[in-house]
Amino acid sequence: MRNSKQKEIILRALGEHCIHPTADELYNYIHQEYSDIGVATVYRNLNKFAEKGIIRKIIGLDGSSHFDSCLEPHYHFICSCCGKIYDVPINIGKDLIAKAEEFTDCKITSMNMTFRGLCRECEDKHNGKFVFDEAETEMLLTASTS
Amino acid sequence: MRNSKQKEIILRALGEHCIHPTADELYNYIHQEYSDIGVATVYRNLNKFAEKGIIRKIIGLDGSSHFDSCLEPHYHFICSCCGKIYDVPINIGKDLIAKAEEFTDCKITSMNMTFRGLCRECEDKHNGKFVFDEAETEMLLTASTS
DNA sequence: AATGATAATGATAATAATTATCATTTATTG
DNA sequence: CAATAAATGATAATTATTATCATTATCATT
Repeated sequence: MRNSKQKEIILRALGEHCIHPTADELYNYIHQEYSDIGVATVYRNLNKFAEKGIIRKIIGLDGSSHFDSCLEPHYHFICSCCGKIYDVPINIGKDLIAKAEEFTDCKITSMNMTFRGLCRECEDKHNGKFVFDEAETEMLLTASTS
Repeated sequence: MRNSKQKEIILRALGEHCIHPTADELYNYIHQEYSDIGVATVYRNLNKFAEKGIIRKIIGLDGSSHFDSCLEPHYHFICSCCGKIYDVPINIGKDLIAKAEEFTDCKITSMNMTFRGLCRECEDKHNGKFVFDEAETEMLLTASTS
């Protein structure tokens, strides 16, 4: 991978955000200051960085791709109301992966966990009156036992 | 929600599959027998069913939407080689969610876990020589401690 | 069983995010 | 500094999904 001004700009711009922007959002942000950067360059490099493990890619619940410059082990929380993605800096036990390998007879190399609910801000704003009218597509907590 | 012949066909067709098809895949399958069903109807109803909690929607690592007629608590394993989605019928402890709520100060209502790696079939076929050239976008196991 | 209200359907247009193409520019290496 | 090949940017292409809307089917009520 060759160096370029654009790559530096993209990486720096991503580092300035903690909201886990999409490629498009980051492009628009960068484009304000560097109007001559191309959309393809931003998409291309973000994906390349993710492949190389320099950054992380998060697939949102609606299928959109978000990017995260933080490589530290952590998971994500997505607010069902405002859609913002927050970090959840916890680790899970290896025994869970062992159990999953046992059940599936598959070799597991990576895993991903996403929580969903209402963020503090939205809960305050809506005073608990927010109705989950979106698809409840994930495992409901009520169904999970330990 | 009103009843219809199409809804029955779609639900039945989904039940016949354990590969977690996309809306498009299911449409093509159904279309073979019922050539007069529309694409929009399949997309519409699958999403509606997921909203109602009659089926589940899984967002693949590439952002594609897959559907699952099984409502039992379980997670998924996606093969990095062939892309097939397998069920992982395990449960996690509530303490993990409690911990996540504590860290984020958010109210968690649901969670989702996806494992990734090589399925038995692909491992045998490629004899362990498969190279992960795809984006390693999730948390690498090596980074996770218990 | 006929009626009427309205939800569901299907054909197709529209959308939106992302990727491919390719001529031009830029970085790296000897 | 020149040669080589990768990177860029403009734009076309792609692809999955959704919106539109005229038509049809469903279902509660008569």
